[in-house]
Amino acid sequence: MDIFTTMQEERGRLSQSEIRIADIVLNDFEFAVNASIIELAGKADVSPPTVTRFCRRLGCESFSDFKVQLARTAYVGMRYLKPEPKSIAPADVAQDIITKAQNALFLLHRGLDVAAIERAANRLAGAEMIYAFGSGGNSSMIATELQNRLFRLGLRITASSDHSMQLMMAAAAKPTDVLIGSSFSGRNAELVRAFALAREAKVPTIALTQSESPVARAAEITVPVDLPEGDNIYRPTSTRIAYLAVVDILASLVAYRIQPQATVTLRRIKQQLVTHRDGDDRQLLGD
Amino acid sequence: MDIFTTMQEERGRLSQSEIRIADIVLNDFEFAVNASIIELAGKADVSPPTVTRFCRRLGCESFSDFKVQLARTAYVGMRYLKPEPKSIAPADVAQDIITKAQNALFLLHRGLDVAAIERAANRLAGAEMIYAFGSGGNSSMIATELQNRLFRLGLRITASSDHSMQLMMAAAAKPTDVLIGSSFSGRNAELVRAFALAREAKVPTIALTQSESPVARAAEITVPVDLPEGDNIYRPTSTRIAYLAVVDILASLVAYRIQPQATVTLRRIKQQLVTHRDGDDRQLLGD
DNA sequence: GGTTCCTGCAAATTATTTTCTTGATAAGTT
DNA sequence: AACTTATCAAGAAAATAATTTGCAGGAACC
Repeated sequence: MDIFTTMQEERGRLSQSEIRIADIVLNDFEFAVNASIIELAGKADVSPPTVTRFCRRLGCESFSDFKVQLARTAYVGMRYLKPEPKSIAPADVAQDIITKAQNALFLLHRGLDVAAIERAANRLAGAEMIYAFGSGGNSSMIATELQNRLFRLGLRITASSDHSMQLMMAAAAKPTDVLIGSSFSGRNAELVRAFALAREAKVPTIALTQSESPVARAAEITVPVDLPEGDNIYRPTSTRIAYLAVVDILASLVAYRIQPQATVTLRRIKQQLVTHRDGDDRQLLGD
Repeated sequence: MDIFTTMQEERGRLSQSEIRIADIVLNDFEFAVNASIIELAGKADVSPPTVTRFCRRLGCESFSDFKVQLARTAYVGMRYLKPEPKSIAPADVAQDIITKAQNALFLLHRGLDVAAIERAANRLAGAEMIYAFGSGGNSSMIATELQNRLFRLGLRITASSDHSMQLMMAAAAKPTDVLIGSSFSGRNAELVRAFALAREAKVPTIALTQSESPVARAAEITVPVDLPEGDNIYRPTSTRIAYLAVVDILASLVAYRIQPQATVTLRRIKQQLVTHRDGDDRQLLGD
C-alpha cells in the first residue's frame, strides 16, 4: 500500500512528535522529499532519531527508504490534496487536468475490487447476448464503449441510452443473457428499475457504479468505482477516465477468457486481438 | 524535464563509466532507487565519486536528489519499457492497463504543445458555430465529447461522424465558424478532404491528431497528440484517454476564456461552471 | 510505586562528497 | 617519430555530513 495512506491510517496510533512529523510531510511534501533527516527533524521540533523511528513505524527500512517511497507515490496519489490549479495559464490548467486524471486512475486502482471485476468478466464471456445500458453523456459513452470493445471479440452486444428501450430490453432478456449498466452517480432510478426487471427474470446483472448506491444494490454483481466527490463534481473527465479504464480491464479479461490459448505468449494473444480487430490494416481501428 | 529522458538524451555525451551507470539505472531501476551510492558504484564497477559526478552531470544536486527524481518519475513514465503484463491474472491485467493509461497521460503531458492548445481554445471560444468531426469508434467519441463539453458553456456546436455529412457541413461553414476534427492515426482521408474544403472557404480548422500526419498538415492549427506506436496498436484505450484529456484541457481553457472574471477566485469560477452545467441538481450531469 | 513507552543525547556507524593525484588520450611541437 | 603539454576521466583517501544505535531521563498510565 502507498505511504500516504499508511500515514493517514496510522495517524491515530502515532505519538505527539510523530504526528508533528506526519503533518509536515503531508502538508509540505515537496520539502519533505528534499530535506535531510536533520532538516525534517528541525522543522518538526524533534530529534533525528525520532524521525528514524517514525519511518520504521510506517514500515520503511530507513529514512532514505521512506523518502523514496514518498517520492514514488508523490508523483500521483497525493496531489488531490491541492485541488486548485496554480493559475488559469494554459500550462497550469493542463498540468492540473492531467494530474487529476492520473490520480483518478491511481485511486481507481487502489480501490479496485479485482474479484468483482473477474466475476463480471466471466459472466460477460459466457453470455449469449449482452445489453449495455447507460444514460447521459457520460454513462452512455461507457455503454457505447462496452459495445465497441466487446463486439470485436465476437460477442453479441447492444448498447442503449434510452430508458424506455432499456426497460423493454430488460423485459425481453433471457437468463442466458447479461445486462450490464453504468451510472456515475449510482442514482439513476430508471437503471435501477431495469435491473429489478431483469433480476425478476433471472437475468444476470452487472453494475459499474458507486458502491452502496441504489444502482449498486440493484445489481447482482457490482464493480465499484469510488472516487472522491470533488473530482466527480468539478471534473467529470477524471471519473470518466476511471470508468474507461474499468471497461478496458473488463474487455481484456473477457478477451483472455474467450481465447484461452495458454501456451501462446501474451504478446501473441495481443497480436491476435489486434488482427482480430483490424483485419490486415495496421491503422488503428475506426481511426 | 524528467530524469529518464535526460539520461537517454545525454547518453551520447557521457563517458564510458557513466554510460555503465546509466544502463544499470535504466535496466534495473528498482535496484537503483533502493541502492546506496556504494552499491550502485559497485555494480557499475566504478568508484562512488564517479556516481556523484554522474548525478551532477544530469542536473541533480546530489546523489540523493537523483534518487528522489528517479523515484518520482518512475511511478509512471518508465514502465513503458516493460510492455507486457506479468500474467493474465486479473490483478496484473488491471495494473498493466492502469499503468499504461497513466503513462499515456504522462507522455501526453511531456509532449504537449501548450501554445497550440491555447490558440485552439481561443478560436473555439470566439466561434459562432463549431463543427466537431471524427469517425470510427474512437474519434467519433472525441467529437461527441467535444460537443458534450462545449454546448454546456453556451457555445453552438454539432458533432458528426458521418463522412458525407462532414463534407456538406464543411462546405456550408462560414469564416466565423470553426471546424475541429480528431484522427488518432492522422490518416483519415475524408477528414483531410473536409479540412481542405473548409480552408478554401477560409473557415478556421483545428486538428487533434498525430503531428506530421496528413490530417495535421491539412489543418490550420494542429494540437499534436503523439504517443508511442505500440500503445496505439495494442491498447487503444491509452491513446483515447490522452485524447479525452486534451478535450478536457481545451474545454477548461474555453470556459476560462468565456467567463474571464479575473477577480473571482478559481474555485468560484469552477462552481459557476458546475452550476452552469447542472442547474440546481448536484447530481453529475447526464449521470 | 512500578511499568511502559516516548524522547533526546551522544556515540558509533555509515554514507556521501571533496580534494588530490594518477593515468590516459589527443593535439601540438621539435 | 618522439617528446611535451593540455585536458579530462576516474580512483584513493580524507573530510564531512547524515543516519542509526544504545542508553538514560522523564512523562504518562496503570
